[in-house]
Amino acid sequence: MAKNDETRHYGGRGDPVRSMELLWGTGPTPKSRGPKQGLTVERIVGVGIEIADAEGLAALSMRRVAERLGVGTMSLYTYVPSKAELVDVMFDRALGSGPPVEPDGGWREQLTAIARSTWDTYQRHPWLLAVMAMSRPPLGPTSIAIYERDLRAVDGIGLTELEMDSVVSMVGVYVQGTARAAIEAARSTSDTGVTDAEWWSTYAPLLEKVFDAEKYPVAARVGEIAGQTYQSAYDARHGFEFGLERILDGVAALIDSRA
Amino acid sequence: MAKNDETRHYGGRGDPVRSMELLWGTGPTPKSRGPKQGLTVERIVGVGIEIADAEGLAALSMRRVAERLGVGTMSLYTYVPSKAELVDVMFDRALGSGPPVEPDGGWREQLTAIARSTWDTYQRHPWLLAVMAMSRPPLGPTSIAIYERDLRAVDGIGLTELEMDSVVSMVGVYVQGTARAAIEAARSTSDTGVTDAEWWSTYAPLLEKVFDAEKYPVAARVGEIAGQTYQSAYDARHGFEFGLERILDGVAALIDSRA
DNA sequence: CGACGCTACCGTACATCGTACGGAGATTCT
DNA sequence: AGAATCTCCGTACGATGTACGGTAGCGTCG
Repeated sequence: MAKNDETRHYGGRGDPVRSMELLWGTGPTPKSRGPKQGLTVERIVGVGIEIADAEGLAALSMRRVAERLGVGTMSLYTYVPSKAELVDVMFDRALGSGPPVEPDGGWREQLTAIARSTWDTYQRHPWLLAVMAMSRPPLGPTSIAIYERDLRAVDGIGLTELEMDSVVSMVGVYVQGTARAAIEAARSTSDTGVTDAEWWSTYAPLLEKVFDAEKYPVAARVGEIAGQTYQSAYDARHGFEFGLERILDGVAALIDSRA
Repeated sequence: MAKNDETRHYGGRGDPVRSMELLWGTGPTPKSRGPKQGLTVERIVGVGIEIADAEGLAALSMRRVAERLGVGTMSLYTYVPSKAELVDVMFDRALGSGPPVEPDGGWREQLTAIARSTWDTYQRHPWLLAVMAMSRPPLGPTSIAIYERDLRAVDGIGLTELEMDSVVSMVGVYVQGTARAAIEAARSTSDTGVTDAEWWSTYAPLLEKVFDAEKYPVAARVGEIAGQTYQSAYDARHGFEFGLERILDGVAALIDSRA
């Protein structure tokens, strides 16, 4: 498989107390007995993020992190209980790596700015999307701050608390989905050395041989135009902006119905 | 890591001609010389789907497939060039495993039925979401048929071809996102043996210790209510139905603006 | 009808992973 | 000084996909 893989990961497996200490930096004061520690969790996390940014979560191995830090592999386990916790902390740190979003304008402007900012964060740290963080997110400082920021954008406009939560989640889910598509596309290109246009021009004639245009007339018509326009099967950035407008129109309809 | 992993996968890497032959079953007639083949690609794909359904894509290994078929591991490579192509074919077959969606009603009823059907398919084959199939999907018979079905739902209602494509993609992306959340939740529970409610009741008091309610008043207010309602951080099924309504409202607004 | 050559099958081997285990050495407290 | 306690880390295990090359079964041709 080699470059054909991407490791996924989900957290909340280890000791909850230890996990929260790692995330919030509230660990116990260092023991006085024994040798001093030569590393910090932050240094390890920083190196982990570097590797994951450059080569993906699949390329992040404890051996590689240790090597880059000039220590033995097993030394890392003095700082971090397992790779799972390391990735959890990396996740929270990377989420907060971008410039803050100014809370200017109405709810629509704010949600748009938030969506674009989140999209940018995913482009900078594509491996964030490989961390399963929807049902049991790492409850670190950044995640909490972002949750507050998002909710404020839709506060005081007539929605119930549950609706506010749902709207924020919906936008987040959609950004994740389109960002994932964009990242897949970039990754496919860099890993295979084949651009989307080249890929399409290889497969299009092969598809034509087996494709029954009488059976699938609409697909034939739309696929023709979409293929010419995007030079691939799907344009993620266009899909992002288009879909965001539709979704916010839908939110506007909800708000209007409440007024 | 053990159960802490999920392998991702993206296709279109191997020989395109061979890939399309596998997907469409248009391979060359079997050679007359030499021993007969004892297996078929379909049997291998079927076993692959069984394993992936039961234990996830990470548990799908060539060794396990071969073992279950009673052959040596390397024998599989007589039928399939690599694991990547096997997963591509599994993907197309599993996509078409559900009951067909009847094209009844208007565009909204049809898109709703399609979204629910797709959601169900993802629940039956959760590993489908771990196959990166957005930018360069396996161009198999099922994918093509589904594309036609989806486009027909929005055909003839005043949208351009590009808009039709975008609307279908948008709904697809959203279903994927919420289905992913639901699957993560189910997986977290079955892998850890801890329900969402138990997880939340473990983490909530730990979070309270570090959470600053003065700094994050809206998160405190909404999180309180959402936590009580969902007994977890996020309810995927509720999110799916809620978001689908908003998105379709947004599509309705687009259609109205064209009329 | 025997031998040739093609083919399916598959045993072995390699590099890679996370991490359990336990030893060695450093540091501080008694 | 000696005991206690900690950091650091070498080794080992059971996984993974698949390249390579050997073997045995089979159709075809001389």
